[in-house]
Amino acid sequence: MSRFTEGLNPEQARAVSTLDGPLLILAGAGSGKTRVLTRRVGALLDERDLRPWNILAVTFTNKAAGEMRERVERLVGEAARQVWIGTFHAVCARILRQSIEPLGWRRDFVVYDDDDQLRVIKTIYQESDLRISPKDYPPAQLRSRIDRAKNGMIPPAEVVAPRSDPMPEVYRRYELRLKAANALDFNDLIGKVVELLEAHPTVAERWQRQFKYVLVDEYQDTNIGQYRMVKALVQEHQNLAVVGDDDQSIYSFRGADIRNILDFEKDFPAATVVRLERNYRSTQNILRAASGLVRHNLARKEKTLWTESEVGEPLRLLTAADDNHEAELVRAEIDRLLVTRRPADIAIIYRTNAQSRPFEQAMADAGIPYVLVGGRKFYARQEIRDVLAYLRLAMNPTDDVALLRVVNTPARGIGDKTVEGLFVEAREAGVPVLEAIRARVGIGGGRTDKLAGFLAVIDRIAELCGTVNLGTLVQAACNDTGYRAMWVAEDTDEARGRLENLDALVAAAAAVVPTQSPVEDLQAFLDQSALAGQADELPDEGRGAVTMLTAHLAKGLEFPVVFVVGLCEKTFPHARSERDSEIAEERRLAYVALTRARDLLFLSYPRMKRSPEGWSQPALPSRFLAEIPAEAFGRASAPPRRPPSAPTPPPSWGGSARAAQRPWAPRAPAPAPPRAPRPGRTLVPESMEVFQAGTEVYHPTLGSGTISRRDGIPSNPKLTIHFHDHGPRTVFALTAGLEVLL
DNA sequence: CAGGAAGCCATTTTT
DNA sequence: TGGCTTCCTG
Repeated sequence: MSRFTEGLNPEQARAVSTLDGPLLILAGAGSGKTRVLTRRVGALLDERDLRPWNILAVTFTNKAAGEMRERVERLVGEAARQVWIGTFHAVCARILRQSIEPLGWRRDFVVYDDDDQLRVIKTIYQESDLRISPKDYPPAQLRSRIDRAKNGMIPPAEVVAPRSDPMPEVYRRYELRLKAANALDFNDLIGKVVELLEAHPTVAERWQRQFKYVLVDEYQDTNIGQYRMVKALVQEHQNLAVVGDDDQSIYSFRGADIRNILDFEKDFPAATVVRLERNYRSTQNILRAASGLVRHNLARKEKTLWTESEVGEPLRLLTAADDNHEAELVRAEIDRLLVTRRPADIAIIYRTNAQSRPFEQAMADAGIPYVLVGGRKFYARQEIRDVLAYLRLAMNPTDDVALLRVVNTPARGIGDKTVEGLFVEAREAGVPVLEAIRARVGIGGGRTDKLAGFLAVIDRIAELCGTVNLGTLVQAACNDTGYRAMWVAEDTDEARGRLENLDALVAAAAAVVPTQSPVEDLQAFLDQSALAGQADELPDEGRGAVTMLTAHLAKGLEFPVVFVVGLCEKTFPHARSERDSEIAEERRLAYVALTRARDLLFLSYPRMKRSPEGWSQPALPSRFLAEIPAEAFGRASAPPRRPPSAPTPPPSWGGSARAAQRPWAPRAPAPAPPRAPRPGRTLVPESMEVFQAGTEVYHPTLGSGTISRRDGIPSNPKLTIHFHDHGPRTVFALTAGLEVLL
């Protein structure tokens, strides 16, 4: 056993070496749980008579899965590749690809993501006997209600809703549509596996026999379906190890049920419980702050994180006039830090994606390289999804959603009216829309030439599906469909960006190592694109940039220096979290954010919040600030108590005048950098073509320089610029406020 | 039928 | 902020 427990503390060693039976590992933040998990997999392979595929290790993000696989591989070599390591969704997709047939789906099912779901719902709205107005029932809202129901494994018939509420009916039809299209949404991936395991004994037995040992990471984030799946899988052998931290449960909006972890010992009375309470990540001050904060939650497993690391620097609190000023303060601190630290050591963490703007702006203005994690995912981009839709339709002629997407993209003269008619025909005949098109073309006459043209395109791609390799196939889906030509013809910078994305997609496809079956390659490629998440785009370390992300995306990561920004009421905790249970979750989220920090932790909040049109209103400091023990800030009294009375700055409040009167108030916001272009220079631009190497540029603070390199995703391009006085810097083009000499 | 222009609206977190 | 729908024109 020694090889796997070497260098571990006693609790960690116990978690690694308790191989059989149920095991609950309560792993506090920074307690080395990934290490424990990987060692455990290694130990299992070594100590038990197992094949690699007898082990199932489930994570929540592909990134985490990839990391675990890598580390296991380093530990045990080759065998690691055959261990089942993946996200719940990826693992379920894999299981269903082999076993879904008893449920009436074909094994070549497609995965619908939320955008596909929305399209299904919108077509249902239009059905003549319903005619639901999107105004009365926003499709997105209905989608999330359906999701919530499915998360809780509630079928349409059991949804409780007022008589006038169309949700149950839309939900019912939605399920039928997916079935007809041989499609599964994210929740189905889990739900169908549960159905198989619970209602189809022979299938269940097959998988129970395969997965002799099961590990689940982030167990506090499992929902009902995932819980039932795990339970069904291990019911015989009970070799289940779960790792989690109830204090880091932050996904209840996605159906995560914290009771899964709180009740583990009831579910598995024989469970061994190991607590990993020693923190290897943060300084005492950071830990004290985070623990003090989360202690305000009532229903939690009491635990005491401790560390042998030094006391460390006190937390720093930055009080800003408004969000721009806040970004300015953060920027100033970062500038100071960069003397001794690399940009990659620093993270800015906020509650919502929308908060990133001012910080992006500030970083860009100062020429500090940054990466923004999240935002629009690569695979969620329109052009990517369009091309994938061609492939989906070619492979699966029943995929009406894919058809809807591409039937008139590029424009083929098949308009809304025609398409609507086709959907009606298809529904009446009970066939897929592609079939309806085929029928109409067969009859001929009228204006069926356009439809015939579309059919020919699809048939051509379908023909290629089984024969050529993936790269060629994706290339064909771009070119032979006229899709690429559409963007070429547009001849705008945006279009050029999209073309680059298409190239990137083709390159990604070409990089796939082919198996014997081209169809399976395609399937895997499509699955992967549907299941790829935002967290998977996290920059690998060493990218040399400040990382900006939401607290949710930050989970599982650590940085030497962390700024948690926007700590004011209605933002963090978020305005939509009002009930106690919701506040508790926000608090856990704040806890997650704080515990990402290793050495230095900055907290900041603006005293004014702006609404979309720039209307400012006073903001109160987050209650969480007051809940952090004062000593963590290196002083006896707590930071901003809950406001004695709401701060009521006069309407003319501009920041600087007021600030001078109150010693604790923010310094005046730095004067805005000059935004007006100087004579002879043009402020950039959305225009891409000026970003060519060699272009002379001017930057407000760094002076002039020459573009030496350009990369990054086209919608958010990065420029490496050699500034004459400051050397090379990476700048983000769209927000840089660069002045380019033309 | 397609594409552009103008108005409208809401806006958490994500596999 | 932009992402969407709606309206209008060719």
